[in-house]
Amino acid sequence: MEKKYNPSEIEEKWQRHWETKKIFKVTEDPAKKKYYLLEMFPYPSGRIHIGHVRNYTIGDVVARYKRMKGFNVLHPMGWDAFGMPAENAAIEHSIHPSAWTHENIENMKRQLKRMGFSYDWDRELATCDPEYYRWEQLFFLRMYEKGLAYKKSSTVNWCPQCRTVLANEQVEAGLCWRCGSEVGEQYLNQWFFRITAYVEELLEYCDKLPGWPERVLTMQKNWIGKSYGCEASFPMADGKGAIPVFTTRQDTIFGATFMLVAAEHPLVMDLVQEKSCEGAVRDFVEKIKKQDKKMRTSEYYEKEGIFLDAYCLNPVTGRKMPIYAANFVLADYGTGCVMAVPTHDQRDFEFARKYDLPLIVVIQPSDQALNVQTMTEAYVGNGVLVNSGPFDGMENLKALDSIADHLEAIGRGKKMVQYRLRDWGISRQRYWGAPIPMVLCDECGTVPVPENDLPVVLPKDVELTGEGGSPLARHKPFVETACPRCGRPARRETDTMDTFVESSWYFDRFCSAHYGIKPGLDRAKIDYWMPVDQYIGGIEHAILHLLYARFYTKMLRDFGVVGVDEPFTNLLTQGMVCKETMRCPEHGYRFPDEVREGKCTQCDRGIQIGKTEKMSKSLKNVVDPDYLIKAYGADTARIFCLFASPPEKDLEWSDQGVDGAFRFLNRTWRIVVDYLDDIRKVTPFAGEEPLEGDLKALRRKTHQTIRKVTFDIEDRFHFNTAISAVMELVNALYLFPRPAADDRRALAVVRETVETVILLLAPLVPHITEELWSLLGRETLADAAWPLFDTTVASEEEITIVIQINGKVRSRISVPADEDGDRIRALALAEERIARQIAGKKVIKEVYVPKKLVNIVVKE
RNA sequence: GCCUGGGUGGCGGAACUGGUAGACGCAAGGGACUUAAAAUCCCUCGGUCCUUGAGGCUGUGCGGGUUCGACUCCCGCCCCAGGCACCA
Repeated sequence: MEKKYNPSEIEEKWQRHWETKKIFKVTEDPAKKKYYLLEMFPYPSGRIHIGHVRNYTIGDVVARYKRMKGFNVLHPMGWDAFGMPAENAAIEHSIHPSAWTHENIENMKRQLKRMGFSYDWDRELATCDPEYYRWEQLFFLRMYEKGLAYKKSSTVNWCPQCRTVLANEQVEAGLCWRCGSEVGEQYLNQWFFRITAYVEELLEYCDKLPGWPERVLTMQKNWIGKSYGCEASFPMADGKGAIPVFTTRQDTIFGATFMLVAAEHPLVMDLVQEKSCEGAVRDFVEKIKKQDKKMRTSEYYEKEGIFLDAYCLNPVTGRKMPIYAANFVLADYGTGCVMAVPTHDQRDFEFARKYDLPLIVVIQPSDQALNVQTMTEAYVGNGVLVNSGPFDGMENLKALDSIADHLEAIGRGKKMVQYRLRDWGISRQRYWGAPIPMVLCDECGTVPVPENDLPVVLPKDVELTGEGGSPLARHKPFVETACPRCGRPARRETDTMDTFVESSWYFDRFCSAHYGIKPGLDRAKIDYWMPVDQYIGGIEHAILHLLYARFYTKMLRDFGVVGVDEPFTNLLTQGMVCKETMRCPEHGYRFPDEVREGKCTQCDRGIQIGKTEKMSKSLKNVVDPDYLIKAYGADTARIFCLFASPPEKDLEWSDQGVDGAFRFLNRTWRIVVDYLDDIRKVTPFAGEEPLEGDLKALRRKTHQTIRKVTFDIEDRFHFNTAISAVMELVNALYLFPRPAADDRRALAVVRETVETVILLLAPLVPHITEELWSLLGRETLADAAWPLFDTTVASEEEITIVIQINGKVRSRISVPADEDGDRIRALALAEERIARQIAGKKVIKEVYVPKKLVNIVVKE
């Protein structure tokens, strides 16, 4: 009776089995070693895409593998449920963000279950649930008490037409994505988290996370951007006050000939107040504010500035320095003012040439003589100080300390450390987010909501139009409240929190997902599960999400809520799944099924194929995995994603190759079913007696495959090479001469190979392997033990030695694995083709690499 | 622009710390089986040259360098991707 591989039938059967038996439900078990495996939870956009399938398949393989290795595995899943797309859907399709989000969650949950992922669904959470965000509000209150949450003025993108705040994503080339008007900046009083209070610890631990990819730590270190320098104070020429600057190049201070201030710095308008240039300066500042911040500081962008009709004095030379406002100076780094040294900084050089400002050389390199008349660019290298008073003749790098000391001695500066990292702005003027638990009272100012009044629940009945600023601010019953301190009428804070706040602690909440007692996290359970042993997610989160989660963890530790310094011991950053974008001139970005034969299905216009970018809903370049599952099954979708490329690499999507994955599963299925009658009653071979010939070779291949697959999964997460190793083993089984039905020893070896194939594939393709396992008469595979290999059985008896002449392969010889090195050299020189080619030439050198090759270097 | 990665056949990729480049798979071509098709099985498959061989040369984005030997290390370019603080 031939049984055909029927994916949907067996997949649904085993999914039901896992669900009803609650196979993947976990509880704390002090007797077992825990393993917390977490994949970054998804935003419920409506449908899972290939990026999710890839991410969650990788995680599921590791979870199931660790389970087979005997760990108590926590593998939860939830929803990053607040965010802008729900609000956009509400505006475009008049559906409430809550309804939209919950529908999406239901659909995506169904899709994830159909993939057969081994989640403990009892721990599911959605961040838009008040039972979740109430604890976030509690943490906010604690942060406020400790000064870690504070308010300050900062800018937002503002569309004057829609009268609303825009996200960076909603600004396209400086214009509003909805109405096309020019986007400006507006100052608002907003909430910030003082991440800078933890900057040193965040930086220091970058060297204490050996389980993180080096490149992520490098990116984080650069983002934090610690630099050593000094603050110098430049007194105003009129004696009224001084301008502080931060510099790492105090060695060039004797060459500072003018002062630059960021255009948006308040000092700019202060200095020109009631001067004749006031109007011109205001126009300039307005113009600069509209320029793109990224572009303004770029090397090739035109440097622009305006004289403020004011002077300060160089603190070491006393020279009068004109003060300019400039477009390329950043207001939020350092003090927002920089001393300009045109001879040794390229930007300052270009600025000085443009506005005809003086140059003084203060560093002289050894290989050329700098001349201010003939210089065509700044000299940014090192050299010896000149025109620098008492420091003349010193090497500039050695003078850094001395000059900083000198500034300190004359009371004009001090050494200091500067960071690029800024505090985390968490205020959003949006509806679909966690409310900030604060009340604004005319009498008492900003007053926290009392802990017992939490949660501050997001009201349901709001109107979303996309215009007129925050919808919450227009919702009277929400806004109007009583001041918790004085009882008089007051207004609620209507800003909601950045969704990165929810994702900064969800991994803690998973440890005690339904805990309803303050502070919402059960310390005993946190202590059992945390930290996350393996965190898996996209490389696009390398900086922001991961840095915020690290900060939040340290803060919760200091609140006594959690007991770990860092949330994630090991991190795997998977590459993006990318695909080309398609755009219709009329309808904008199009989904793949909205394009037929290069034309838009709605308007029949020609489609422009755009750049290949990471799959995302806003670019609509997504692939729906449902069709894959329907046509081939979840196991094929899983193994295809795993086989296509190693996880950390970007994957450019193509439909090719799925057939091959499906064919391999069929091939595996067929050989097992084909052998079934002969091996059902046979015990797997376990080395009871010595083997020879084909049997010995097959068994060797089996144990070599266990070794390779274990190494590939455990140490490298390289599932693609693990799969090809199993493919080779299956190929070997096909080529193996079929033993007679009564040859019990040969069938025992076959059974060992068959079981090995099933066990090695179990974490990757759990459904087909469960089915085959049960056909063999075995109990459930999810709890089976990972196979072990025998080093002796796996070792080769013969090895191939490559023979090179002058580094080029000329021949090969086969020798016993334990052959002596000298004998291999002799054999190499004597080998027929080698002997012919080196005849009459002089052998200069012989290189022997044990068990690999012999290289013979010859000369004519 | 800045920070971080990446670039290997027609395609996805392999090659562990400098030691056989192209494992495994896809696509393609040829053959077997079949009334036929599908499925399956077998063979070929980087380029190029000739004397068609157990052949020579060449080949890992481009240009240099180090080495007995470089996809791998160093220097300089080009291209692609991710992030750049309100997409998540």
